[in-house]
This record gives sequence, structure tokens and C-alpha cells, in this order.
Amino acid sequence: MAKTDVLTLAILGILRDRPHHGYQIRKLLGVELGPFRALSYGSLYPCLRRMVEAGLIEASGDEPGNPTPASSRRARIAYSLTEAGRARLTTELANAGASSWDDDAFDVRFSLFAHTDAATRLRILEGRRSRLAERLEEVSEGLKRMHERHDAYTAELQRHGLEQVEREISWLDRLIENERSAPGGDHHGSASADH
Amino acid sequence: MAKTDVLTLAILGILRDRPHHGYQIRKLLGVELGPFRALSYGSLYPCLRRMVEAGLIEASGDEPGNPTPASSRRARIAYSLTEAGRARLTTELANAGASSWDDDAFDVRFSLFAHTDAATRLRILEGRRSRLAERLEEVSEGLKRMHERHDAYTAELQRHGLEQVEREISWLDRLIENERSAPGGDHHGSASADH
DNA sequence: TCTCCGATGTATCGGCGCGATACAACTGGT
DNA sequence: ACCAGTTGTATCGCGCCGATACATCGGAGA
Repeated sequence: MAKTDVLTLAILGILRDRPHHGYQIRKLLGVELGPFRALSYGSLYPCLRRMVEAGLIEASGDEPGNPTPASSRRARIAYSLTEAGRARLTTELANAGASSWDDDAFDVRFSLFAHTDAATRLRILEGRRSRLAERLEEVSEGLKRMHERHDAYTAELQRHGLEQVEREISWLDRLIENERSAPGGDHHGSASADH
Repeated sequence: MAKTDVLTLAILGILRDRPHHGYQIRKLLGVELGPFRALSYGSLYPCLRRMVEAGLIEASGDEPGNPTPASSRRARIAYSLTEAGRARLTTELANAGASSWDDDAFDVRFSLFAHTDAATRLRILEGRRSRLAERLEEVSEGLKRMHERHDAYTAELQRHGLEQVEREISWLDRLIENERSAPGGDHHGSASADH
């Protein structure tokens, strides 16, 4: 019951400042997380429905429930956070534990960093880093062990994966460094300011 | 009907040399593609069943269909390629078109490069490269356009994604270069030799 | 020797996310 | 006046995942 999935969290984050239509939510998510990582309508609308049922968001606008037959206007539904939704977002932002460092979860949480406190940011950053370090261990161990058993292409793929992980780790190190040297939160630009 | 999905292709590739149990298939896939990207049993067994139904693979071993009550041995099922399966693998390896450059598909195909001809390798490599180039375009365009509208963390996420894509493009460039300068296939080590 | 633990091994269930697809209305260009 | 593109809501089937259950076997330690 308490498990807030990533998609829900992302939507809560987008709806934080002002209401949006489903269509807009999808667009914004696509921009925020890069053009890849875009969610499809096949997940969006079911998720919105679930959130409405859970009382996290509210639908407003000319819903089909009110036919207004004269104007014949189509349904254009704007979703906005309820108090419960805003509360959920707050608690979820403060709670860094429980697999905030999975691949999908991490960038969603990262994109919400501006609304979090420095301690949580650091916790997530370091959690992600240690997870990546584990992977690094596994991959490089596997690389050693397979020396003769696999072809050059497979090895090349592994080496590339290894490099990607190393890159991301040093990226994280840079961010952690910045976060530590600016405990107030605002490390460059207007990160924790409202806008 | 003709659509061979990625998972099926990966399994065909693993079963190419010798039969394996489901458990082993999962392990091998995890090693080949890195410890992440591992498929779960919840996808493996259904996929194996589908492949058996499609006649691509064959199950052998003491199946539960033959109870052998005296020995009471549990089911340990070894899967092996049928002729149809081997044929499918061959045609699928030669066929580079139709989205061989999606994120998941690419590394599976790449891990099978040792069993392909140089022309196909080049086609896939270049297809992947141009797809990545498109993304690069989108992301950097988005980065420019959002200058004031987003916080520093979101921008940082974008920049990181951009760098990852750039990295992968130059990796691909290196591979393409190698592939071109060694048209026989064997660019370093024993890539296209049997083992 | 007995026992328990971890690796090997097969299998299913509920639920979620994706791609494809359909439909509707507004907007702007020619 | 028309057609194309964008905004917008919605569903269906199916693949895949995480969790879970259960069975067997080898070996390490009491």
C-alpha cells in the first residue's frame, strides 16, 4: 500500500507547480529525462487513474460525466495535486531509502533534487555510487574470468559497459563533491530556489 | 508471425553451440550482457515455452511427462536448437534491418557479431550510430531551448545524458573504423573465428 | 554421521509498462 | 476550402519483471 512507484513519483513531481493535461505530462517527462525514457500513453492513463483512485490527484475540466450536449466539447482533463498528493510527494522526497538507486528510479529522483534537502541528495548520490561500484566489481571480475572463453566482440561489449559505469561514477563523485562544498543546497545556479 | 523478439534471438544465440538448461541460459545471458540486463525467470520460461511451440527449440531430458516413479528424479530439461531454430538464427543474423538498434536489441545483436559477416556488422554499427546521432540532436536542442525554464539539477542530468551519448558514438566510430580496415572480419583477436 | 546451507533447477502469479491503434477537435497554411 | 499537423483522451494485447514456491544435490561443519 505504501509503495509509491517511480512513475507515480514522476507525475507528482511534474504536477507540483501547476496542473497539467495528460498529454502535457508525457511531453514534460520526455523533456526532463531526455527524449528516450519517455513513457507511453499505455502506462500514463492507467497510472493517472490509479492516482485518482488513491486520492493523490484530482481531475478537473469538462469531463464526460457532465455531457454539456449543447457545446459538445470533448473531454480535456486537467490533473492537479490534492493535499494528500502533495503530502505524499514531500514524504517521498525526504525518504531516500528503498531502492532509489535503480536505473529508472535514479534519474527521476535526481530530476527532483531541486525540491529536496542537501542531506537527502547526498544520501541518494552516495547510494547510487555504491551500487555502481558493486557492478563495476562484478563486471571486471567477469572480464578477468572469461579471458579465453569468449570472442573479442563480447569482450569489447563488456569493456564498453565497464567504461560507462566508470564514467558515471566519476560524474557522481563530482556531484558529491559539489554537494559537500555547498551544504546550503545551492551549488550552482538556482537549484533549490523556487524558480 | 515473422517477428523474432530480442529475447528469442538471445536464447537462440546461447543455444547455438550446445544445449543448456533454463537456469544456465539465464546465467550465461547475465554474463554476456553484463550483470545488469539479466532476464528474470518470469520471462525466461514463458519464452522457452513459446519457442518450443514455434518449433525453434527442443526439450530433452527426464521430463515430467515420463514419471519414472522408481527413481523419482525431478525434471531437468535441456533445450537444444532444432533445424528450424538454427535456420531462424542464421536468417536473423543476416537480417540487420527493422530496429536492430533499439537499446536492448543492440547489445544482444552485438554479442552475436562473431557469427555474422562483416557487411551486416557494419550495417548494424552504422544504423546504431545514426540513431544515436538523432538523439544527440534532440537533447542538445532541448538543452538550448530550456535555458531559463529549468533548475540546475535537471540541466545537469541532461548534460550527463548528452555526454553518455557522445561517448557511445565515438565508441561506435572506433569499431566502424576497425571493421572497415579489416574487411575479412577478424579485427582483433579471434572475432569471427569459431573459437 | 547428521544436518543445514547454498547452488542448481523448474515453474507460476499479479501487475505494470510498452507499442500500436483509434478517435476527436483545434490550428494554420495554401 | 481543404488537408496536414498538433493537441488530446483512451484501450487492448502481450511481454517482461519481481516475488515466490518448491525440489534436489553437494559439501562444510557440528
